[in-house]
Amino acid sequence: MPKSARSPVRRLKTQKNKQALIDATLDSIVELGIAATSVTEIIERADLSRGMIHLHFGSKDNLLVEAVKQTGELYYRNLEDALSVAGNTSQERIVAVIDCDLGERTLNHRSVNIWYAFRGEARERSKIALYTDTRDKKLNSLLFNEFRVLAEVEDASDATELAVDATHGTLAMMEGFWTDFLLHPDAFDRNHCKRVILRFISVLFPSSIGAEGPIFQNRAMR
Amino acid sequence: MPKSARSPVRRLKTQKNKQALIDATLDSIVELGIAATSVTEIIERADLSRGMIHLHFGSKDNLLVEAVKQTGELYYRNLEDALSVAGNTSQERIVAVIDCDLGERTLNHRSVNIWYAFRGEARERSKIALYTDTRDKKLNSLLFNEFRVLAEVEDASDATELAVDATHGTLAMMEGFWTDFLLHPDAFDRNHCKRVILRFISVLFPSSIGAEGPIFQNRAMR
DNA sequence: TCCTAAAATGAACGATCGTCCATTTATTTT
DNA sequence: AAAATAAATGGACGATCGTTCATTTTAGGA
Repeated sequence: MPKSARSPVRRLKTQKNKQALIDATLDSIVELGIAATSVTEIIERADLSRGMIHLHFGSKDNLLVEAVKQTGELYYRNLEDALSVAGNTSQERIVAVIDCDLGERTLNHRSVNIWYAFRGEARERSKIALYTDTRDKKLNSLLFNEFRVLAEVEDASDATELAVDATHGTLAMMEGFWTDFLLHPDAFDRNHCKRVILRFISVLFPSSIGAEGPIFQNRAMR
Repeated sequence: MPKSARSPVRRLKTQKNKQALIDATLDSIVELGIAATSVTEIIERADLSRGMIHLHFGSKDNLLVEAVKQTGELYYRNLEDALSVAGNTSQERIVAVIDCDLGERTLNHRSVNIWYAFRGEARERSKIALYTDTRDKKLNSLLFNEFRVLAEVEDASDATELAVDATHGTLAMMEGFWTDFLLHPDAFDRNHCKRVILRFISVLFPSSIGAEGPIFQNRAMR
């Protein structure tokens, strides 16, 4: 073999250490914020040596980028999981997205703190943008497409505008509820938040979505 | 005079320097974020000497607290101004709140960056909470009271729940649109955002609010 | 088992952090 | 005009920042 053959045990250990650094970074951000997340703080949490960050990531900055990336991927993975078990009607998929966004797996103390920490720090804004804008666009177009289907069922004067407004409003509300959770985690009520969103979209699409969730109305009944 | 009499010229100069430090701090936060807002950065922007922060605020931390406080007060002042020129019907006051929250005076590059910077930094969370929770509660109860009035007009099965949901949903949407502005300031469209919110509350209170704004319906018409 | 090379270590570096305080400057009072 | 006092200055302090690299440890192949 001319080049160094991969050695599975070594690769595994290295990968484990890299992940330990990322986890320690995110833990520190959750507890102390980005400003207080120093190299010393990270390596002590990971119980590794000082040089590891430079060795595996080149710099502390790159480590932060990797941490952002994983955070974005986690949201997206949760969403795909939720959609994979959801029904295939538009109303079911829309409600699945809302349930996922407000569910404990996606919206919790850890994730919301990480999310707002990166958003708040201007230096990190461009980094997080790289890994969240794509997701945002997908989420946006996903919701829009489903709302567009529902808009056809209603006798809206402008079905596209209805779908655009529903998408924009739903996303804004979900965003707003994340902020609620950040600022008042104890008073937060997932079911109430879901009810408010459903109330919004159910009046826009009365044929397809009710206050309790999707409606499977016989088309002939119209 | 037993104690030191106030000397107006001195007091004025001192006050001016204190404000210059606060402004420089906020400028730096907007441009560089909280983490990069160091004492050196602040005093260079304010063109003052290094010891001024300790002299006037005791510490850099206290200066940040003062900066947060002013930011919260600014929002509140804008809101009161908007309400003072608004009509006195519930629907007018509600729309005035929305217009103010999404208006240029309140929602702009500077304010949104400051807001999210403080929110994102865990260390600052408790400080900002001191000066924003009161405001949030006032905003919340203000909207709720007005929505509660409108809910009576509608023939809702549960007027209180309707008002709670409308309040919560409106606040969440406004929050979400602030995030939109933060992440995509160029693509942001104030009128579109207002339209989405109005669409939401107009279907909840069809007798009082239309897609274009307040409705002054003759009660006898019902 | 010894050798090679990848992985991990941690002491040390210069830079910068927030704070402090002796000194200088500016204003008001005597 | 001199004395008193408040305000402002900026050099210096120890602590901590992110990074570097010579050295040690560890795993895999010979």
